Amino acid sequence: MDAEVIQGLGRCGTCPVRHSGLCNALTSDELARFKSIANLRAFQPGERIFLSDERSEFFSAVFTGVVKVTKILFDGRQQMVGLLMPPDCLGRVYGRTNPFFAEAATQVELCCFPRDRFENMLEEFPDLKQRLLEQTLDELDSAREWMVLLGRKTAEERVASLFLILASRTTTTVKDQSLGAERKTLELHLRRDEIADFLGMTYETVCRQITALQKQGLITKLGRRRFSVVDIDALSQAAG
Amino acid sequence: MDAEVIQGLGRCGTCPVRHSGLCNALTSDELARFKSIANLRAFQPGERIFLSDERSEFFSAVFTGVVKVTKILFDGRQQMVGLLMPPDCLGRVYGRTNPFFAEAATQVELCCFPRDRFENMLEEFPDLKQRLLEQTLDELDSAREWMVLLGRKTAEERVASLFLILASRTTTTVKDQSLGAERKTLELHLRRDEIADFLGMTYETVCRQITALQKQGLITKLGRRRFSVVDIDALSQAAG
DNA sequence: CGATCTGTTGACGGCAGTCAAGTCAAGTGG
DNA sequence: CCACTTGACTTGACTGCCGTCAACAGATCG
Repeated sequence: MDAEVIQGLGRCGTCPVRHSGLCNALTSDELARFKSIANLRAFQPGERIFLSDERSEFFSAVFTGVVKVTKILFDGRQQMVGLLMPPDCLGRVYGRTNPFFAEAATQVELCCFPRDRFENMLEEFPDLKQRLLEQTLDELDSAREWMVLLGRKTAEERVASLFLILASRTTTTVKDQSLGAERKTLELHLRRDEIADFLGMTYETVCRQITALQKQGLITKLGRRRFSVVDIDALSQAAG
Repeated sequence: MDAEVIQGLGRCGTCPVRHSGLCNALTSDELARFKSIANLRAFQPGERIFLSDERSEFFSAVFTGVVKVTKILFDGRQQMVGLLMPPDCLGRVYGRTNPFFAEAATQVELCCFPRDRFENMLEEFPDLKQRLLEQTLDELDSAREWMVLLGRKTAEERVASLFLILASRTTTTVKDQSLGAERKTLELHLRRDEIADFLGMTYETVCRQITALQKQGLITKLGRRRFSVVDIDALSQAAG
């Protein structure tokens, strides 16, 4: 057996894509073949992954880190349309290009597949295509939820919604020494202006609303981008 | 041959779903089988198609008319997340339910397939599943474009964008008698408050911005919901 | 012809955007 | 080790866009 493949399978062992993402649709034999066409690429924070309207040669899955997908209007206004974390997928199959721009928000590792070979695999493994369809449907649902936020929610509700979403995706529960109670801590990963792009507002307003949520005692600040959720029910209420 | 099927195939002959939608992926033999599990259902304007979080027994394609998909917040605020016209599809495969509400905006005819039998067909005809995947990807892209509109565009840009989208989807070009030039006429289908739900604003603001676009000479009003686009480049500019 | 639904326009106020100053933390170089 | 710079974040003052409330105008229909 080839050393590279062994190493590849080794990394798959701890990969979130393997266990809850696309690769979960594959048997270990299939995975071995799948892995043979993949390679891992690393990106620094702020580094471009693909440009708007660029025909990307790769389809990829997020292995580690956070990826922003945004659209920039002619005058510089910017709106984030996707925030990808492991085990989400990035890239468009079947040859269309999109007017969106992908960028590493943190240090990122992507598991990349050449586009045409990935598409062949899709034909060969129906379960894989099935899985991709299901993930796309889920993404469409979240995009629609996000449309509700952008179209109808107030600034405070938007920020509360963000904390709620991140709390459900990325928290680690830790003992609170003073109370002996467990609290969910979460990491924003993004700067204030990136959050603003995500929520469709300005970074000053993001600041003010984070402060407001603290004053109401729903969250507490542990670091610039680190918070703990004090009252998740009240937060959910505040999110609408 | 069964009379119902004959009639069914007859109607497929003029169906947009057949020619540019899902059914385009099928051969005529396959279509005959597909058609045998379908039935046409009619809805009046304002009639509910499915409720939020309801597990719908049908997957369907829009044959005629316009369908709104909306989410309603606890306090009555409402946001449209999809506006479906022939040959778009409606409904969620693979058993998830969604917190969205579908309603006929005009008189609507839906070509309905029992959900489980439709899912079986998807397995049987890979081209059909392929087609569904591609349509879903396109829908995700439009949802993202919509997020940009909701998050970052001004009231005037939103209304201009709406006219632009409808101009590209549903116009009929007619001779302008006075100028001898051709103009695109379009039909809004929706009431002002429905447009407002679509654009994430109030219906009063929609009115004002429509008036503003008329005063700028970009569009002219032919009827309550009927307009013609005078200057499509300027409109495109105004849309951002 | 009145009732009702839909669309238009005006006056006013508030939420969030803009502009600006200031704080804080983490480098960097002397 | 300290002055200085830089980038990220916070807070304040003011403004303006758009939402709210309200009156009115047209259209449609029994």
